[in-house]
Amino acid sequence: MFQPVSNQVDFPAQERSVLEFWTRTNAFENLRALRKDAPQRWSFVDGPITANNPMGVHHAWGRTYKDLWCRYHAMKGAELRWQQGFDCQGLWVEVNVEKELGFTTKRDIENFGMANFIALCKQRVLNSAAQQTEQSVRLGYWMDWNNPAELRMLAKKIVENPNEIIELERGGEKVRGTVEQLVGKLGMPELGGSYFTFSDENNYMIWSFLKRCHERGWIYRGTDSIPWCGRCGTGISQHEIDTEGYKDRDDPAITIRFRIRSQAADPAVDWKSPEAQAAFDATPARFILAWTTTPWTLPANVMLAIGPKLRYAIVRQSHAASATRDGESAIYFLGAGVLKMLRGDYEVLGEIDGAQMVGWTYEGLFDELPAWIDANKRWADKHGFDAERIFEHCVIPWDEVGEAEGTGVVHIAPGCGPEDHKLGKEIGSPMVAPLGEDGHYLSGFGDLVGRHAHEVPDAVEAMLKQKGFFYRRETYRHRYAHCWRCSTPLVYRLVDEWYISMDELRHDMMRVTETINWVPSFGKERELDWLHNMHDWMISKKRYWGLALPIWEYPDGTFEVIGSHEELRTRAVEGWQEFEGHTPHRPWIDGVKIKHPVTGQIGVRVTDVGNPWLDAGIVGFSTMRFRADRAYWEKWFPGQFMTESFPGQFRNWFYAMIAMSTVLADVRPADTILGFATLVDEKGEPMHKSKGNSIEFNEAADKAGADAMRWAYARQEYDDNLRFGYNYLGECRRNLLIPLWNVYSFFVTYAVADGWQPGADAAILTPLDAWILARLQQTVNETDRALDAYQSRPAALAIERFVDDLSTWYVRRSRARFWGSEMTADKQAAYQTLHNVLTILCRTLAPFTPFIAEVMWQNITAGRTLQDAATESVHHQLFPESRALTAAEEALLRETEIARRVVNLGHSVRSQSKVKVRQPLAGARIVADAAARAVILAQRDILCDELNIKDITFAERAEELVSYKVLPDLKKLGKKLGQDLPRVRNGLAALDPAFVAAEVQAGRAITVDGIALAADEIIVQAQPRPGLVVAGEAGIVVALDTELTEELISEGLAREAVRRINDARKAASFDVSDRIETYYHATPRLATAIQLYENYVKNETLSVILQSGVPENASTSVDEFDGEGFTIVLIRIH
RNA sequence: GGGCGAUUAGCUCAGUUGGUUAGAGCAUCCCUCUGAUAAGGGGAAGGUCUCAAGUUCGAGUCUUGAAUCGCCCA
Repeated sequence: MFQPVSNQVDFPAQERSVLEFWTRTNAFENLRALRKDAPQRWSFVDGPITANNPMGVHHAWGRTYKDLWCRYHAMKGAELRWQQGFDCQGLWVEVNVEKELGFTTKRDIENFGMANFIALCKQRVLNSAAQQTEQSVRLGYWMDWNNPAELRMLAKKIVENPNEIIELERGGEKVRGTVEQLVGKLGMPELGGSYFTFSDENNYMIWSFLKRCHERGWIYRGTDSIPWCGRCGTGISQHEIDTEGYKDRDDPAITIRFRIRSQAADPAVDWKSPEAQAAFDATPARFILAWTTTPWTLPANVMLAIGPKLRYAIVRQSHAASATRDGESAIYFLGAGVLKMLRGDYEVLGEIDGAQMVGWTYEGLFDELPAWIDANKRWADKHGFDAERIFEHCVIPWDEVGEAEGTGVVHIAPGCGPEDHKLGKEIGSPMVAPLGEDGHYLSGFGDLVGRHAHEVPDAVEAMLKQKGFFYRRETYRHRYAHCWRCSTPLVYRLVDEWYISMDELRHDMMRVTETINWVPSFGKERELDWLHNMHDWMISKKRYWGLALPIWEYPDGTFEVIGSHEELRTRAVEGWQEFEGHTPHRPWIDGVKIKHPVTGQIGVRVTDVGNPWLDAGIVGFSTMRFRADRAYWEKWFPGQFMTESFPGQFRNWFYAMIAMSTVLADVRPADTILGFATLVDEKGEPMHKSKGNSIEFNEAADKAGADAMRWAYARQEYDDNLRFGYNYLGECRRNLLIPLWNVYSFFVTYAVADGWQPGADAAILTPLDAWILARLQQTVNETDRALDAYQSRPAALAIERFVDDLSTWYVRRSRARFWGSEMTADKQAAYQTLHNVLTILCRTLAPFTPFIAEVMWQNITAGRTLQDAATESVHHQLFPESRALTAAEEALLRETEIARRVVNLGHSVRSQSKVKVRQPLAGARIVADAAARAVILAQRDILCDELNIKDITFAERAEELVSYKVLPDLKKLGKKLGQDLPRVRNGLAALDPAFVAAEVQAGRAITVDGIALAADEIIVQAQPRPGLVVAGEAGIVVALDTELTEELISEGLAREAVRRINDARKAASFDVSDRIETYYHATPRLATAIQLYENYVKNETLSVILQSGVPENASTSVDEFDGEGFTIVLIRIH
């Protein structure tokens, strides 16, 4: 027997009961056991969520997909690994721990103690993982989760006493070790649960990967000018500056005049006039104008670059742009296309090709600074020059120089920018690197020493003014790279970092990328584009918490890469004892030293930590036992599926996964990669806590429920940003959950009342039953096909359409079949059909909305509530099987569509003629072709009932209802007639449409203006005759006989009375089956109608007595409608 | 600066090889059905298809240019 169901339901509360049910019944573990060693396996490779903060609603998007396909494939009978992971190492964790401690610089960390700091990083990860675990469970995400309480216990102890020996119990076995050691084993086979990228195996597996790269000669140390965050004290790799890294910023833009020291002896100048040339010759103060938005780089200026193909203007300004020597006349060189940069009046004396200026020399801005003198010494030393020799600042050609902004002259500081650095290397110029790790000036820069790069524009300006080099200053708004973790504006620094060379790997990775099924398909092009353009992969960071790069350097500058814990143990000559028993992290690993086997030199580990994408990219190997159990790895790798949000991941996780699987196995990481866009608020704005428009996951789950959220994600188009909010969630609830629940509650309510049980004799199904079953099969087919192709939206929309059909056609049309107290064969068929539909629908919906599917399934299959100790779950079932529809099913689907169209048209006519449906009408006249007529006849009863009419007739002559419009078939005639078309069109319009229609229907050609048109070149459209109240669509026209007889009016009134009485019953909270006594006062016409239809009214209202005259003192309900007055008193019979 | 994409109703988006009267959902308003419904149904209103030029008998659709907005890469 089914458990009674209310039609009002608190979905979030119900979901919490489902979660308890799953826990209590071990539903997830039972599923694992059921599918263990199944012949099929389906391997999902999880992209780790950063365990640093609570989970957000944007995470829930991807996690819904992950769970959707895991559940789907489990329901297809496959075995799964069910392991998801946490990303644990890297700067983002450090930044948050620093914030909590109030630290602002790296020195703070070192004073605090690196070991203490690392422990806090681990603690933060473990606590975040515990919280994210709880939130994921709340979402209905089935995975092999850790117990959050255990994670919190480890988090507590890892700070209090990481060396305490503890035991963790796993399946009756005890795993013993120090807290630190056990934390390092999380996710590994002995402990199970989620993987953590800080695990020992994850770190050592990366060592193994890096060693492999080193063996191929790809690891190198490079000096480059790279984006640098002064706050974090680390380089930011190209991979990390994604769109979020760029922000608008106002910077001072300074135009500098560089005093020319020597120019070519006889440059080819196009003088405006001989006077102009004379004026030039008479003016000794000559400058080249350059422009920069980064004044802090000026003390590092070495050269100026001009565009060799550009033209440069020679102008004279007599009053001074220069703030220092007012009144002095000066000559300026600048791009001929950017004269607007000049301030004040000027006179153009001539023009010169950029190529002519190459090699000119100029006076350095700050040649007296010790930094420049030192840079020259190093330069001379490197090139074997005399130590006194000084590099002359000069003009060099560079094709990239343009005139879009600035003066057409670019100031080159090889220590302060990547392009500058490249040019400096090509020329072999000195390099001046002004900034330290913290983004402040190093010594040798006079007054600037110790000041931050972004603080010094005023000081630089003053220095330039004092020397007469300043021309002008303005404010310039541009997009500038900021640190993606702490939002500090970046600077460029010349540093040593470690790289993996992409020269050889690039093409292998592109080949592997080609073999992946990218969803949406443009993903492949994006990834290839990135691979095509990307520079060498910078893998080092000068930080603390992360992968210890396994690179040991010797005093002579050579280095080695160590590939495993074991290898390090055999090679260690110092520090091993202190390290042993610790996870491979700083500071413990830093003390281990090795000895060069040949030279005997002692090698020391570089202190850098690794790029966190190494951590996330290796998980296809580290978590799948690549080193320990190759058979297991081969079983599960490559995976079938991985998914993440697109932005950033082409160069981050997707990239790292492809790189590592290419290097280690020359294979793709997964067959299919699904990417999706970004989650924004309902207005399309990015969600930010600071903006107040963000929605917390917990809040959304509490308010809207996880099923509604999951549905919102599932029905989303992958390429489009998801506009997430409560309106949209409400829409999801209204589109799916509420209609579904209503159907379910309707079914259960009546089945309980009737004592109906599944499994009774097979009943004879009506066409309506057969129709909904065919629709269901069609929906199963569509859903299965879409999910198989990793397309959630078409699947979700198919289900929405089905639920709508089920609710608004099948159940609505079947309601009367469930009424009455007898169990008729027809009722039996209706129960059986609806039960069947709901059972299969639960299994279809289970991967999408696991909560509601479980609740319904428990009740309708076994009459259980969530409090019962069931062992079965809908999630243990198999997904409904697809099969091709039979011809009869296809026909049924088409026919019902026609019938529903007739109903819509009928309602439309009633609405237009303002006759409400409750008023019966004599009949409808319909124009339809033979096929549609047959369908309408077959469904006559339903149509009459639905439209509240007595009969349906077909118009013998269509002209009774319609007129014809004849049109040329432009698609066919356009090409044939070309310019003659307008003439033919007009000619055709002038003919009698009825005549043309008749000819065309007879298949005869029509001649218009001397041109013959075949019958199939003319389109005949039937449309309602003007003046008639009819509605038409797709060849069917419906007219209603709206003439009311006294009899019809009476029937309408009786029906209205029934409705009023039933409303009153409802208002009085009577039960559906309560018998009543009904007393009334009615105006004469209504009273007559009630007497006329007495039995009908009694039946419909369950009135045992229906009597005119209202008892004294009874509480009455008074009504007025259609000009009639109606007063009633209802008394329930107990 | 280069590449890709977009611009259609108040909002979010469809719109097939160019074809006759440009659609849907949400929101608004009116009407209506209902003893499963928090639903459902009918209707109204809402459009210079970003702009300009071109090709064509015919352009939301094709071409060129402009503007604005995304995304990717420099």
